[in-house]
Amino acid sequence: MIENTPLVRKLGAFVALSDPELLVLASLHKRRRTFVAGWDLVHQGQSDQAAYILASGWACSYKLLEDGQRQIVDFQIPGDFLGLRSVLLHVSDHSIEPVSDIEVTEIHVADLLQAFAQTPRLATAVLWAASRDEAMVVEHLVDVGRRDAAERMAHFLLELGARLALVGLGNKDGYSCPLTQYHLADSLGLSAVHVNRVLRQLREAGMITFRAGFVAFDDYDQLVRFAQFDPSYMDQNGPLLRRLRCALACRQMRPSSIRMTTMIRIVPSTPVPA
Amino acid sequence: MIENTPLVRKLGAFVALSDPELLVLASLHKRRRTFVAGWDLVHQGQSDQAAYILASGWACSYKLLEDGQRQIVDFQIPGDFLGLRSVLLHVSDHSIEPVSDIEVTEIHVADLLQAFAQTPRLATAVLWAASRDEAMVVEHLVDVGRRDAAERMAHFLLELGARLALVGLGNKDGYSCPLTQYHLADSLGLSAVHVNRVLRQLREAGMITFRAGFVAFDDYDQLVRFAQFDPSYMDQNGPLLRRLRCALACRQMRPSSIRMTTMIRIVPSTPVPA
DNA sequence: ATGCTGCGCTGATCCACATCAGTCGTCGCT
DNA sequence: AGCGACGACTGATGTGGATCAGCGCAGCAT
Repeated sequence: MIENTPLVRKLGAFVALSDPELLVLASLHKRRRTFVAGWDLVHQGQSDQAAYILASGWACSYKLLEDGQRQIVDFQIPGDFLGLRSVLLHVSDHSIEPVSDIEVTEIHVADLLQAFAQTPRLATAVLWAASRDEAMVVEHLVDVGRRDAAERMAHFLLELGARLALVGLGNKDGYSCPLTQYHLADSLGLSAVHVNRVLRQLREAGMITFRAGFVAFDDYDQLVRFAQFDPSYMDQNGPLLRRLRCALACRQMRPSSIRMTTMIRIVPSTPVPA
Repeated sequence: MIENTPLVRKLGAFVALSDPELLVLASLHKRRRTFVAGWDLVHQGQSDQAAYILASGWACSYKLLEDGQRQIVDFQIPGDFLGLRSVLLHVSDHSIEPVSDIEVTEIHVADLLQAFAQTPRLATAVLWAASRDEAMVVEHLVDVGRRDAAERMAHFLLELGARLALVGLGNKDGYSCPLTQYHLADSLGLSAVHVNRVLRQLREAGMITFRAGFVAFDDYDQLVRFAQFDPSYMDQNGPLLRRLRCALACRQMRPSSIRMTTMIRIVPSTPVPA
C-alpha cells in the first residue's frame, strides 16, 4: 500500500494495482501547483501546455462560442486528469477553469507513455479511465439532447454524486458541491434563470435539495426513477441484463422519432451477416 | 507502402507510420465481416463483444432512453473504430447501427494492447485518434447545447465533410451521404419535421443542399461563417492564434449567462499560482 | 454605515421548436 | 394494377425554456 490518493482509488475500482505499478504511477507526479478559483489554467487555442492530475478541488472544462455563450463539457473532481487530451492533440480545443481553488500535480506525457510500455496494466487502467470519461461526456450529450430540464438536472446531479462516491467524497445522502447555478446552466444548456426554477421544482417534489454548497438527496430512489438514471457504466459488473432487456423493450415501442423500419427489425438479437 | 486503407490515411494525418508499424497495424485485422443497414451489430447492455474497424459504409452509435427516444452520439465512417470503448469497459453503454450496408474487420483488443507495447508510436497514433473522436463528441455536445437548429445543422454537416475529406471521401464541393432526415434528427436533438424545415432554410439561403444521398456545399465560406465552424481540431497545426484571440475576445463581451466575476478576470493570460 | 458585487430568486412576455395530422412520390412486392 | 412501407415535405397548434427586468441578501471594502 503506497498511497491512497483519489486517482489510486479511482483506478482501483477497475483493477487492483500492484505495488510496483503504484510506484510507477507515483513517479509520474512532478511539481505540485495550486490555482485559484475562476482563473483559467488553460485557454482554448493554447498549445503545448502541461497535463495535470487534480488532487483537491473542482475544475471544469468548457468551450466558448464566438457569440460569448459557453458550454461546460465536463467537471473534473479529485483523481481526474486535466488537459490530457489537449496535450495529445497538441492544442487545447477547450478552456479549463478551476471552480474552487485547486491543487494539482503536473505530469509529463512522455513519462506517461513510457510508463505504459513498462506496465501494460497501468496503460489499460488509464485507458479505462479515459473511456469512462468519454462515456460521461456521452451521457451528458444525451442529457442535453433528449431530456427535459428537470430530468437533465436530476440525472446530472446523480451522475456527479456517483463519481464523487467513487473517490470517497459523497454517498447516497448527498455531497458538498462548490458549483453555482451559473455553472449548472452553462453545463446543462439552460439559462441560469431556468436552472433556478428547476431546482425549486425538484426541491418541492422532495427529491433533491441544492443549497449552500451542498447537494442533498432527499429521496434517492425516487430521483433515480425520475431521471432514468443507470449507474451501470460506473461499475464494471453492473446490472447488464436489465439494460439489455430495456434496450429491447424500447425498440418495441418506439414513437415518431423512429420510423417503422427500425421497429420491425427487433426480433433477431444477433447481427445478421449478409 | 503496405496498404492505403482509410485507417492508414487517417493515422497518417497525425504521424507518418513506418513500414514495420504498418505491418503491425495490418496484422491486427482478423476476420472480415459484413452487416446490413439498419440491423444493430451491438446492443446497449451487451457485454464482451468484439471491436471492429470500419472498412466501408457508415454506422452510428446511439443511446436509447426508456421512453423510446434515442440520441445518436456519433457517426462512424471508413477508418473509424467500432465498439472499442465497449470492449474496454466490458459492456456496451450504447448500440451501434449500420446506416448503410457495411464491411468491417474484426480486431482483438489483446492484440491491440500488445501492439502498443511493441510500437509506442502506434499507441500514440491510436490514442490520438481516440482523442480526436472524443473531441468530436464534445463539439457535438456544444452543437446540441448551445447552437440553434440551423447553426447546429450547418456545423454538423461541415464537420462530417471535414472527417470524410480526411479519408478521401469528400471535398469542399460536398460528399455522398446515406443519412436520412431521421438520422439527422436523432443526432441533433431535433424532430424530423424540424430537420426538414431547417434543411429547406439552408438550401434557400444558398448555403448547402442535402438531397438524394448527397450533401452539396453551395457556398462553403458563407456556411463556415454561419456555423462558426473551426476545423483546427482536425489539423494539428491549425490557426491557433485566431482561436486564442477569439477566446479572449469572447471573455470580454460575455452576456448574461456568465456573471461579472468571470468577465473581469481576463487580463492575466497566464495561470495565477496562489 | 454605506456602498458594491456576486449569487440566488421571481413574474411577465416571447419565440424556437415539438407535436399532430396529414400529403405526395417512389420503390418493391404480390 | 394495387398495396404497403418509407422518406420527404407541409400547415396548424401548443409549449418549454429563453429573455427581460427586476428584488433580497450576504460578504467585503471603503
